[in-house]
Amino acid sequence: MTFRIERPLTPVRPRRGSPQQTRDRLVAAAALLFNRVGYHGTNSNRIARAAGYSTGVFYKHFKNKREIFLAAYESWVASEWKEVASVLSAGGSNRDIARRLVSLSIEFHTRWRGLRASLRELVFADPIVRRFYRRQRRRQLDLMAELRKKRGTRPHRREEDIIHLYTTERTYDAIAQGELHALGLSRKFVLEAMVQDVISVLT
Amino acid sequence: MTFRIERPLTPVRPRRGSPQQTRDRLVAAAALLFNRVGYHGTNSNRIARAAGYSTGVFYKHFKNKREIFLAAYESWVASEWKEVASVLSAGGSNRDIARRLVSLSIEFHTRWRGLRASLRELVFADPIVRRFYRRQRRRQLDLMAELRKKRGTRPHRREEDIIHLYTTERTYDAIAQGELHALGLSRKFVLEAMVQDVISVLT
Amino acid sequence: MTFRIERPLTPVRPRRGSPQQTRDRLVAAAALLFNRVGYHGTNSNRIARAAGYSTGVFYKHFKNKREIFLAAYESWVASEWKEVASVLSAGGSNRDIARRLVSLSIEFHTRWRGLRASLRELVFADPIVRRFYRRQRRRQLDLMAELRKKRGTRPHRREEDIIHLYTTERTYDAIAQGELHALGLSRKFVLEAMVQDVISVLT
Amino acid sequence: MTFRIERPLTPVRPRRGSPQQTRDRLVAAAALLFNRVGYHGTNSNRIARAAGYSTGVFYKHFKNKREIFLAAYESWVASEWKEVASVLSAGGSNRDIARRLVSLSIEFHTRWRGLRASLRELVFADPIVRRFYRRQRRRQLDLMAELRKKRGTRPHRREEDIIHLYTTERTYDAIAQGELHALGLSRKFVLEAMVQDVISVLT
DNA sequence: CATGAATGAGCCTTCATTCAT
DNA sequence: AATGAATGAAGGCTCATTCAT
Repeated sequence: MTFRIERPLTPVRPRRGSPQQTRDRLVAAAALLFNRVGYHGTNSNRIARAAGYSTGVFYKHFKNKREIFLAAYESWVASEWKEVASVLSAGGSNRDIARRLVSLSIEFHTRWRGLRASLRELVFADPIVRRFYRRQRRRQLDLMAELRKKRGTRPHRREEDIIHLYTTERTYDAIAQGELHALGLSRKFVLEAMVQDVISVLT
Repeated sequence: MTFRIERPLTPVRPRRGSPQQTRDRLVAAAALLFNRVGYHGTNSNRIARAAGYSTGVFYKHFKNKREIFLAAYESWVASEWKEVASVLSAGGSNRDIARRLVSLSIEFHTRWRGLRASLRELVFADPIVRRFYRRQRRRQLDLMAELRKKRGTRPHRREEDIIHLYTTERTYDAIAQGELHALGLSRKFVLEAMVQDVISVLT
Repeated sequence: MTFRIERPLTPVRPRRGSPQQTRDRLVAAAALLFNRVGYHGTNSNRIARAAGYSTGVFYKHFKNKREIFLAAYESWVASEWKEVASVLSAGGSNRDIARRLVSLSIEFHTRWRGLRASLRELVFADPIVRRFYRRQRRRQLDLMAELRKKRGTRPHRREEDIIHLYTTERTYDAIAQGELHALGLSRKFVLEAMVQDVISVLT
Repeated sequence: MTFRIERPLTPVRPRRGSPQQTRDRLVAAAALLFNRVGYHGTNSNRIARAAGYSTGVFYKHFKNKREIFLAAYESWVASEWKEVASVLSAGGSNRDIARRLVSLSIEFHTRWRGLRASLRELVFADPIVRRFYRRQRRRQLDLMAELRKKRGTRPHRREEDIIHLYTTERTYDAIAQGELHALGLSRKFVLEAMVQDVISVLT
């Protein structure tokens, strides 16, 4: 029998859980797949299968593929911000904090490289993703201002912040994708530059 | 006005042309379409149709969609570099040159926003696009060093250059996509920052 | 009556069945179509449609057209061998058995004429079909030797057997395709020759 | 430039000849290609290209692909019959003649294996090929009777002759396709059997 | 007579999505 | 709540054939 089957990525897969559990598992599987092969590299059947469920379950929880992408996207943003906040509240010299933030970011950008790689195209092509994305951005800028306020840092212009975000994000992406390595560039040097950039935001 | 029919973008067109002409028309049509709806938003049939040809012609000139993407990509890079060189050779104060370069770049990033939006995902998902992309990058860095040499500027580290590229490109993309506007940020401020960034590379 | 529309060959059919059932229906429809118009005369969409399904179902069960061809081929070989064995075990004089085998074979070659007509080209052009085909042949020769052993007949050379197979098969094909008739030849005479040929193998 | 080109099989290709010459070259190229990859393995563009001509020439000389197939088929049959006649007229013992005929046939069946592999399916699927094929058959049977008459051999039934043809042809095909070898069977033994078969026709 | 660019029907295959069980 | 068989639109690609030059 030639029945092409998608085997679950997680060897054992518990069935019949709460809707929330199911949804979470689906999102986790989607994130994994998106990060491995990009948004256009998988499909809803595979995601459900990878989560340990059957095809149909997918559409019980998500209207379509975009929606699960947004859910995965959101879960990533949320977890990243949480960790950033925790680093900031942990204290230490600005330089120490900056260092920790940089390595944290690189970790995240590496873990989410596939999803991030697809993000820009989706933001471009899909108005709903675009709206979602911009909301995140706005909240991110708000958060930065707020955190700085908490820390007693002088206020910055939002324009400065967004340029900082663009610079660092794009660079982290490049590192996550192995671009620096492929170009024979010093990761250390670039990281130090990022640390400086972060410090400039913190102060 | 939402009646998206695939009709030739170029109204008139001779039924027979040289292969080069046909190829050029196809690439032009592909670029237009990619920039309007992204890489995954079109297909080879539509590209051929938009160029004023029938389905089959596409595959006489390109092995697949990726190939025409790379061709469009290359034509964009080539034209951008040419114009950059022309601005640089035109002379003027560093500030003037920087200003001109920034506005030139924004123009290009706007014209090629769709293709650029798709680029990153393709670089991630497709090894051949990745290789192509990295070759462009390497050449770009080489070019920057070379141009600086010609201008008698002190040499920079390639790492500095790549960070500069990441920063500016990401920012130009954001502007091209209307992100700044959507976030209520001052385009003027950001542009001035970019000008400064360019100046720092020129000197 | 020359209104060749692709409508299910099996008039009624439940919308949902077991995979095995679906697969069987697909193979049956494929066999029918191959036998009517040859391998190159149909396609996977038509096969699915003829089986009472939609396009997509085909590729859930078969990797491609070749695979369903092999499945149909196999089902034919299996059923033919089974019937041959049943005739042999039924007993009777050698002549009676030979007669029954000949008419059985002609029946099969007639039922499977289209598939057989395509077989040779596929064996030539497609290495996978070739391998499959040769495996069948080897098993067929083994089976013949084995059956003869069971019947207590003196052993023959495999070369004799294969020549016998070539002779009879080609002749049955000719009869199945109406060649004898078209050439104005006596079917009776040829059949008698085949009976003699079979007897010579049985003894 | 990605212009997929079929290079001529014959390195040098003389253009502009008499229509007959052109036609002959096309048929020769078609025969070569059919014998290499089967009827469905090439197309008219490739045939023209392989003959050293451009696409369009094909349809100046043949109504369609089938027609060139028939032309190639005919040229094969004609050349084979001619050589058979020459062997027969050369004289020698029946055994010698039979031996020469067998080796001649194997040579032909090997040279024309691809075309022969496609023949049966085309005969099945295409009424025009079928008619053509049957005409050849009829002429072949006539020829056999005639040759025998010339040699003063007793007349045979046409049914005997056709069975002989089926037997030997199928066996030669098998040898040409490497089937005997793949099944580990003795070529020598089989050839001797074929020689006997031919002798029985000659006497 | 020859060229080769162009055509477009049609096959192969995938996948987002539905729905009977 | 879960299953998974089934759907069918649509994209990728080929090739027999035409026709302007």
